[in-house]
Amino acid sequence: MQTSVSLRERKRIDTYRSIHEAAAELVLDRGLTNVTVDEIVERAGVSARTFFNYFPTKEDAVVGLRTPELTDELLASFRSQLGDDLLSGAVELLAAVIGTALIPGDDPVRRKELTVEYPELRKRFMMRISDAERLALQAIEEQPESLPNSPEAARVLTALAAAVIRFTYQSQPGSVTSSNKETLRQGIATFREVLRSAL
Amino acid sequence: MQTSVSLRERKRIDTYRSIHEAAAELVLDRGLTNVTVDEIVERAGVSARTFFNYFPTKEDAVVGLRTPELTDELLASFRSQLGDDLLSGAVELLAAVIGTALIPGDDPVRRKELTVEYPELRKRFMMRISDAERLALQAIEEQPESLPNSPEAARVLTALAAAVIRFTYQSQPGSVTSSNKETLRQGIATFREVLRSAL
DNA sequence: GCATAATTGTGCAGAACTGCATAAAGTGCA
DNA sequence: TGCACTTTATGCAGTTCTGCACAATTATGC
Repeated sequence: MQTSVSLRERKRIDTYRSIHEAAAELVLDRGLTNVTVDEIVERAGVSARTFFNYFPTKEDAVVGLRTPELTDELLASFRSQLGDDLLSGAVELLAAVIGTALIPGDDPVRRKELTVEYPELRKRFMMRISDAERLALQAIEEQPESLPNSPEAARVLTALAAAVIRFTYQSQPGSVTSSNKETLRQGIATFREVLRSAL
Repeated sequence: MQTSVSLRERKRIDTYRSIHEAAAELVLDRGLTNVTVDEIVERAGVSARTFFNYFPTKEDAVVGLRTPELTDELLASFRSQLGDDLLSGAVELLAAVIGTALIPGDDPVRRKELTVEYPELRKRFMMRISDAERLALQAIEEQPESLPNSPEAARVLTALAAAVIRFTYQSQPGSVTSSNKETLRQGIATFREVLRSAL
């Protein structure tokens, strides 16, 4: 019997995890600036070069962030609920894409602890939101029939969804994942309300 | 007769300019990755350490960006026009704050050329928008009487203004300065229109 | 299975940046 | 002017990160 993922893929995930675990534990223990990449890679059992093959920065390794991606499932789920509520759909798509950047099996409580303590780590998270925004824009642009009749509609909607995510993340750091729909719904509602009176 | 700025201040501006000039010219000539900081500082006549005292990254030096600030004049101007249109006021404030990050006397045409050609440089510009956003938020939070009646109104409004700026900048790179009010007005209008139908 | 192709891991050289200690230059005041 | 005080410039050591070349590992077709 063959497992659904290849040996390569499993090893890859393992490497992601072991680097991330080593990084997060060391940083929680001794502080972000008191831990070097050399120490992390020694504990994780890989070379420094490999470290940077997996994570572009030390901060990404600590938070456990990799490049987000837009899977076919996410696209399909986005399309199926598009009729209901455009903004909510866009926000949920974006949150889901961001979710793909979190390395599987990490501890959300620890991630929250880390991001609350270190502004640098929050910054990295914000950058991943920008990456995800680019991906979401592509998806949204492919659905012109569902959008308001403006050539810029997709970009405005995406920008707005990203603003909602950033806003929500700042209120509740660590809360932006697709699993946390209630918090997102709350953020959307607050946004909508203020928008109505400010427009 | 004493000039209004101190000798120190003048020298500081000169150093900013000479580093930025050297960086921009070399990069236009040979490309971003083919120019080293060492080459820039040699042309500018300062040490490498001084380079990083003035600009946090090579990219910032090339674009000519320093830390934005919120001056008393900007604050006053923002307050005086707040009654008219909340969103426009916020966008203009933000654009003005971003304007303070541009080093004085640089060439906007060249800046546009550079940011169009190099995504890295656009990214740096975007980061400065985030910095400016933080400053603008402070200013907006100080005017609770002008805002919709919600504790989150200031943050939503700021996030929205930043979204408009990012949107406009992506449409017209290099166009986001306080002097370019027409482009900003256009961006706000587009945003507003889409928002109305998406809410 | 085995040869071959595609990925992934590693070492190394070099560029980007930071903290810290010290020298140089500008400022204010007796 | 001369002298303390503050700000700015520099050197240096050390960390982060990248491109490139090559070795090791995994996948693929026969």
